[in-house]
Amino acid sequence: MNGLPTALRREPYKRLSRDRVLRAATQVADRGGVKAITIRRVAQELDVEAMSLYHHVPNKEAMVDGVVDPVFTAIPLPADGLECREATRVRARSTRAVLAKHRWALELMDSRRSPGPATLHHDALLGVLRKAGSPLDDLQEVAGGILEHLPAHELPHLRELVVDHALQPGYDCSSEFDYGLDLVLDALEARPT
Amino acid sequence: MNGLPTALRREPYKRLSRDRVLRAATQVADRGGVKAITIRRVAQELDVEAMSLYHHVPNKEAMVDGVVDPVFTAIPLPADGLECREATRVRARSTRAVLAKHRWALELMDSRRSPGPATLHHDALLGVLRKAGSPLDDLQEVAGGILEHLPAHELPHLRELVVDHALQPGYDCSSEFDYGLDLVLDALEARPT
DNA sequence: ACCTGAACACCGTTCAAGT
DNA sequence: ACCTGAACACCGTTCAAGT
Repeated sequence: MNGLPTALRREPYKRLSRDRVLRAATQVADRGGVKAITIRRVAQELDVEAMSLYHHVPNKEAMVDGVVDPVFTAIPLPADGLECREATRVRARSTRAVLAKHRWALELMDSRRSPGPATLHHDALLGVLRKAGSPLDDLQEVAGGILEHLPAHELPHLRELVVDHALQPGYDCSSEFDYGLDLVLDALEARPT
Repeated sequence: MNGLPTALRREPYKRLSRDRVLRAATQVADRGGVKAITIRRVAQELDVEAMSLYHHVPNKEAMVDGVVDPVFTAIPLPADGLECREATRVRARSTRAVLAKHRWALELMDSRRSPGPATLHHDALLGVLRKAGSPLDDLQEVAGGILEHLPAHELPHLRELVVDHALQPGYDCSSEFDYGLDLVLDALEARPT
């Protein structure tokens, strides 16, 4: 192998797998941020040559996409039976908590164009909450791409939202921007203090 | 020089300057997105060797920071005498319009840690509007760094905000997160439709 | 099938040299 | 002072070769 006695290798030999690759990449990101995720660095973390990763992950972009999804899977869903308003509050708070633990995940979520299912799930909620702030995505394009990769019977509500609104010809998010803006401004003006 | 007859050079010879470098970088970004901004590519845009840029810009990071600021300078301020609520609305809309024209600028604004004065100015407003959505910055640290580089008599309101709130020991943005969240949820619940 | 070494075309940045 | 060529230490990725 590498000439070192087996006892000095960092881990006992274990076959590589997509899962081990993604876990290693996550560790690298937790230590050094998103920019530290590098084919060569992740390979080193696994005591393996850089090229070996390509047998389990098509390229770097896919590796980074694969790393974001488990983070969002870690966000617990609110208990059943909660009233809608309270459920939203619980969800928003636990999302905030998980993102605070993996600070690098938020910026990734914003920039990725091929998010996994868990990312999509939470992204849909966050998208609604944040709409007033960042309505700048090229919605038609992004939405179309997402729909293409969405398995037929997954996330029916997200699918409905995309098909019935975002993909309608002439759909323009300006009106939702104005709606959200007025919502916040009105609420601020009417606040008790 | 490069052996080509002068007539074939793309532009008549002109001395390099920080300004020309930043303008060239902006053009590169408008064409190919943030990731296209590269020391070597910007140099090529200017018909110059990569190393020449280092005489006008300390490094790539500073170059990217320098590129964001002019974009925000392009956001017009609302006319004087507007009522506060209407002024905020106008400002939010024109911010949205300029960012839509330079799509790459928003992601840069989020990730930069050494923004220029114009970026700061608008960032402060956007920060307030978006607080419910992205309260995850390490506020003490970012705020401290910003203050250090802020000239003494610039942006007094931003300074006041930072000193009186963000830098207070034990300051925790959780409470503002909850405040913003409730504001939106209450408003949604009370909406006419 | 899975892992690898060498190679290719790119990066940012330093340094010594040119004018 | 400003521009440059060569070099260094890094990238992602391909390809042919090993097992």
